[in-house]
Amino acid sequence: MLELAVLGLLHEAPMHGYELRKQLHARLGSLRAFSWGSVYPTLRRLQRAGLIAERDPESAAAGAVRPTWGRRGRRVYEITAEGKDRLDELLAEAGPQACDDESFGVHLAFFSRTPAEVRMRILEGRRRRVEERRDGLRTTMTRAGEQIDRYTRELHRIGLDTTEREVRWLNELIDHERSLGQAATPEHRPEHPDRPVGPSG
Amino acid sequence: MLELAVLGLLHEAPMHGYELRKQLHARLGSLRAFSWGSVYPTLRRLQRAGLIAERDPESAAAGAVRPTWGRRGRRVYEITAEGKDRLDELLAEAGPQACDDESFGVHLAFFSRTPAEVRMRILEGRRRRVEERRDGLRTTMTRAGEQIDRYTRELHRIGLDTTEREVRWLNELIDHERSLGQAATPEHRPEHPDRPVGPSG
DNA sequence: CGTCGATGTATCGGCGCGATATGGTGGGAC
DNA sequence: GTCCCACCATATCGCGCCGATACATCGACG
Repeated sequence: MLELAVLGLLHEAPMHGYELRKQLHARLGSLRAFSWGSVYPTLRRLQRAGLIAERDPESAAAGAVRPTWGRRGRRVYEITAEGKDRLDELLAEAGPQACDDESFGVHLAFFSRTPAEVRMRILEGRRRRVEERRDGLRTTMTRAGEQIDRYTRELHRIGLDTTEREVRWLNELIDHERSLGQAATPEHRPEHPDRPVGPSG
Repeated sequence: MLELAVLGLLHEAPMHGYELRKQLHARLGSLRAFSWGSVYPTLRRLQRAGLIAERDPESAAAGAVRPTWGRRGRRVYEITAEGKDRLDELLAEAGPQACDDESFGVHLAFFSRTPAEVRMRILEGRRRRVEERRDGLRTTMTRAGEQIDRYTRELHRIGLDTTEREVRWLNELIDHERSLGQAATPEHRPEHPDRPVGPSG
């Protein structure tokens, strides 16, 4: 997950670890807060894998905005050609595993770089996931009914409300995506204006 | 975290792992879905720590609802005296670490067994946490404004909406708790009908 | 009679968290 | 003038938990 986030961010501009985490927080709106214990090992891992490279500090100091800036180590990383390939791969393969809470936010944050059909797949997968959670919540609330304690019921209530809202929000996003797709390829437009999800759910 | 959940559930009734996870899902409304890879090692850990004990399968078979039920292993666990002490300890100590998304749901699910003042602490800590996230979201949205791409903005929008709702919900819960506390000690009631949060936010 | 799905227990690799250590830098207190 | 604190910046370690996976048993269905 962090692999995607780091690669996606470094694809836009070279950065050092600290700055990278700040950018990450700005992007993800603290929906997903990666810690130092995650980002630095990931940086090492990606560097070892050849997906990112450490920019030479001397050349960086020569061409940097601030000429004399010793600071300390300040390792600046940039994405490599293999890294870009890997990023494209990660963005394109994004299957049903991109639907859980953690992954979805990260994927959405890099949606502008994601192929349109993959966007649809992620969005619909996410909707399916949230709908399942919502239905489970509804079943529990009606079936268990009054015998559960107040706090659990409140927990379910807010959860149900949140999931219902997210489904509506996802529907809006999907409709928007679909209209974009229709505009681009008007010859093969689907018949269903509503969601064409299978009857298995 | 699972330690609290398992102990709390086994305090109500002895169970085997499979049933335990099902109960857990029913309680947490799939807000927090623990996997097999979590619950079984936790069971082992708690058993080794002496907080839970494996009920003798023969006596269980003798007194069980279904007499001849070989199945396979079907290890039924029950909480021990030390386990109950540990549960009380976990419920009582619950400090600021009980405010992140994962922990909060679990704690709330066992609120009826939690001391009133700890309930307040958890609720207010959680509110503070969510308010911080909300404020961060607001700042990002107004400051970064129009230069971020559409999807990230949507992500922030839904995040802001959700956090605002959760704060309102928490305020309701806190007011309810406070009214309970007032009923118990009516002499020291606060002046503010709204939330008496400091001006730091 | 085969096999498919649900029940049930268990392990493994690995990601990411939280705590923690270390030290350079600039600004405010006194 | 110097002392301390907050911020910048990098790094490590243990461990909780996840996802995949394997395996065993039982009932049902064809």
